[in-house]
Amino acid sequence: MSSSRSFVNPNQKYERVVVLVDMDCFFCQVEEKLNPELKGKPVAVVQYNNWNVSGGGGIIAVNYIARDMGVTRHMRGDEAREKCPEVELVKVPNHREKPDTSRYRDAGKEVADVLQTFTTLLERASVDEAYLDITEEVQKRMDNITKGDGQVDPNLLVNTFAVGYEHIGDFIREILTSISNNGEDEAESYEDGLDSSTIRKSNFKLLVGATIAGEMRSKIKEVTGYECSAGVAHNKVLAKLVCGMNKPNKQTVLPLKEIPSFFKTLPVGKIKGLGGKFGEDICEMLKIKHLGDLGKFSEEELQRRFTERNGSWLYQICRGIDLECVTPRYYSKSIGCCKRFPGRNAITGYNTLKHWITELVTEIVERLEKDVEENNRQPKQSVISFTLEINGEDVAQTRSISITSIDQESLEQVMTEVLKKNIDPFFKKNEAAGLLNFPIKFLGISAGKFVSIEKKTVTLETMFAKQALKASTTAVKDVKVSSAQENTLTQENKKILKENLLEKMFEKQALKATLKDEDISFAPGCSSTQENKSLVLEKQSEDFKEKPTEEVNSKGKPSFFKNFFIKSKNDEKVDESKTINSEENHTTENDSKIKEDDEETKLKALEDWFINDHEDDEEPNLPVYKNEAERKALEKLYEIQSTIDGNESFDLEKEKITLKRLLELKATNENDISVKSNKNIELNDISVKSDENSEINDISIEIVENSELKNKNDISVKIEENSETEFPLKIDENSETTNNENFPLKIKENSEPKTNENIKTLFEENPKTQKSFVKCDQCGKNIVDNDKAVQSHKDYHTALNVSRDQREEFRQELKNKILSPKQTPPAKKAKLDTTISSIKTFFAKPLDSEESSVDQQPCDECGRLIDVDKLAEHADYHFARKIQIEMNSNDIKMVSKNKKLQPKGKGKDFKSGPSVLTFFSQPSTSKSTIH
DNA sequence: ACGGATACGACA
DNA sequence: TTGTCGTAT
Ligand SMILES: Nc1ccn([C@H]2C[C@H](O)[C@@H](COP(=O)(O)OP(=O)(O)OP(=O)(O)O)O2)c(=O)n1
Ligand SMILES: [Mg+2]
Ligand SMILES: [Mg+2]
Repeated sequence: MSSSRSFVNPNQKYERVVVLVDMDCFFCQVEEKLNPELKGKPVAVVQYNNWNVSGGGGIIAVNYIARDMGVTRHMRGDEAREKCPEVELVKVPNHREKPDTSRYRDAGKEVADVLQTFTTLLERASVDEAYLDITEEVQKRMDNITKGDGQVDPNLLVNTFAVGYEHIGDFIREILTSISNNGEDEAESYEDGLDSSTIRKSNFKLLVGATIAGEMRSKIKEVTGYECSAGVAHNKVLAKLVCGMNKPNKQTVLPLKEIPSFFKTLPVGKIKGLGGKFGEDICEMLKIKHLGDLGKFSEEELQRRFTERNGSWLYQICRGIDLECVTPRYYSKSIGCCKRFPGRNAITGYNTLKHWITELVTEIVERLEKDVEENNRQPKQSVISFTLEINGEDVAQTRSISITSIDQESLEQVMTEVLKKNIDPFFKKNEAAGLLNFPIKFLGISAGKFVSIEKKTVTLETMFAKQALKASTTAVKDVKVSSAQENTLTQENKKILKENLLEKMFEKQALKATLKDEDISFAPGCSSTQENKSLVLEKQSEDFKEKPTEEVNSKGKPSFFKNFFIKSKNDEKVDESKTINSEENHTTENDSKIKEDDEETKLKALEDWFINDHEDDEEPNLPVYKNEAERKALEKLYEIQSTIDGNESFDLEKEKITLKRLLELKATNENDISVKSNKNIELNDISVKSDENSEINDISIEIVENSELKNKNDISVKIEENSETEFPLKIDENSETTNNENFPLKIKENSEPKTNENIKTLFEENPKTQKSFVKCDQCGKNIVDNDKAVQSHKDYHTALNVSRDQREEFRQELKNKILSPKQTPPAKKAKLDTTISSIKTFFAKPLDSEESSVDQQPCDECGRLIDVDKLAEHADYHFARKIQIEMNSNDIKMVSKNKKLQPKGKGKDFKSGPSVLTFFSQPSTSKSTIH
């Protein structure tokens, strides 16, 4: 997942409602909850709380009472005591000689669980904050309000503030006034085409959004006991910005039309992303201080002065526009731990090193084990970080390595070996064994690139998946034949296809539930043939017949998928299926719905297909699928089923969330899907039904070819939604229908605080994913915003960076460096330029637009189908990879790159990091050099 | 040079 | 699909 961020369409710039919820002095609250005696007292949380010894211990959280007395983050324990003698210094629990922050992670998860109750379109941004896109819920409520059965409850707005207004009441009043005026007076046209109608709409959305934020916060308080603040705006950056304006236990909305005046005095550094060096550079270079000042510059100029990407971003941000999506993410992408060994604490002996490796690995294994249990996933990559002191200078390195097992022993070994391999010489020469040549001042290990756990039954799934997919393609063909010459499936046919396909698939899955894991003879990942698998399957069927185990669905608890699809009534057709499904028959009896004859026929055809093993039928011109793709896609469905069916008690709401998380997790595994297909295969709008026949909204699993891609080899599985309604306050200037009476907003008087039940649907989805393009920062080309396409393009640039010439060159450079460690910072730069230009010539080749050319050819290296006109580019990718791997594996010494960061006296974090070893030092602004 | 631990995304 | 850097909590 290269370009992980995605963006909404610009026409959505004021359409979304985004909430940022941030816990108030979070760690303090956690500690106060744990030890209620602390409540009401000034509290600060410290790490390494040795204040009695050396005055040490850094403060990382301060509650609001202590803040009032001047205690701040980054102070030491004793400094805090000076400011506030009564301050309670609570220390982060120490485990294994290092602080352990898991209690805060757990607490953060509690909060996220509450928030996820409102929408799964939630992005956890840190341990104590999350973004939520509540556009749909807002829309829904506004629709209800329009219909007359919804109201805005002012009780939910008691702690709400609106930027630019003294009281939230003023804001509400103004909304009402503007409505009654019906836009006649104000021909106010703002620069961005901000007309009064847009503003009214925006205000309304934000106001409704604020009530939802109020519900969220009170629910959090109710469930967890923690207090938090929230920001409500049209995008993430603004929501975050505004959240911090009123704390604690408050929320703030940012009305659209307040933005310009607000930005006029807003320091640039307040914007997320501009709080560091970049923000300083901006102010320095442009001689500005406030965000609004950026508005004077053209986009082109900003791009020229900074980068294309950043320039555009700044151009938009200073106008209050931020199109970045709230990307659903509940899980963290990596889990890691680390420790510094500053000063004379540096590790100098091998035994000490082993000790700390053990400590760190113990911790990460512990956390990973918990993670695998909770989240059903496993990391496939580990990153080892370490900092050496070389010639008095700190030198940091990281190495990544793929891992297959995550036990203590192997991770310790991995870590040890990585260190040994990358530190040369590792031991001091001519010294007693066990003394390290370079003191180690920092150690870290983290795990990432998670994949969901492979189940033993995966091979069965594979078979089902294949059959199902094949069935789908067959059906596609059949349907098409019967429905004239249409190029695409009719909705009707699609529906038929989906229902039957999935139904049959899940029927067969019932078999799986009867199988013991041990019965499955072929190991996961082993490449047994389809024939083998079929054999195994049949064998199991027999076994099952003889000893019908009662464990299958025996608990009588409702199974989420039991009534998922309407069952067909003609199971009798199928011998094997019948056997297989006999146990499940009871689930069919209470099903009422009957299929139409027409569908019935088609269903039979489908079933027939399933009954017979079509593994070897070759349909010369039929869509050809590629194993992994379908397996993964349908495994997703399977996993949903097995997870849900395995649950003790059935809670629909919980299941929905589980489902969503599964989809999120699975989605992270889908990066490598490659499918070749001639036709559009769409499985849309699979509707999921609960036992109570209540519809779960908006879950759809879509397997669709992206017809816009040249590479017709992308399968995407995404969650999509159906949004329909349009803004109820649509005030047509030409129309007279809008008057105060019709106005949908009613202020409810004297109402009880709303409870969460008032939120009807807790299961909203994100707006339809828009197709979009991303512009390559390096060459400016527009790339389809698709992981594969983008990555492929990036790979091209990677290749550019690593030519043979360059490898030779820096090998030479390397030797020089090794021989004379302290050298030539300025000379480096000159050298670099020539390097780059040599690369350019080396790779001189035309870069066409990515459009056109349908022909593809399998890559010799990886077998992937590549557009012929992209083969060269693709080959470069492999080339680069090889070089990179070679460089990594060989004991090539790195070039030491001088640090160049200055404290800047910014009051922010300003530790000057260690200098870093890099393969090639690059000028910081070299992007434009490569073209 | 006890101002730490942790996580994420951009870039080359 | 690696490693460094910046930024953030
Ligand atoms: N440099 C930092 C910043 C924060 N945190 C931890 C402690 C905080 O409690 C928690 C959340 O960070 P916030 O920035 O949200 O700060 P608080 O929640 O403590 O206070 P606020 O009420 O201002 O959000 O993350 C940390 O360990 N190190
Ligand atoms: Mg906070
Ligand atoms: Mg925070």
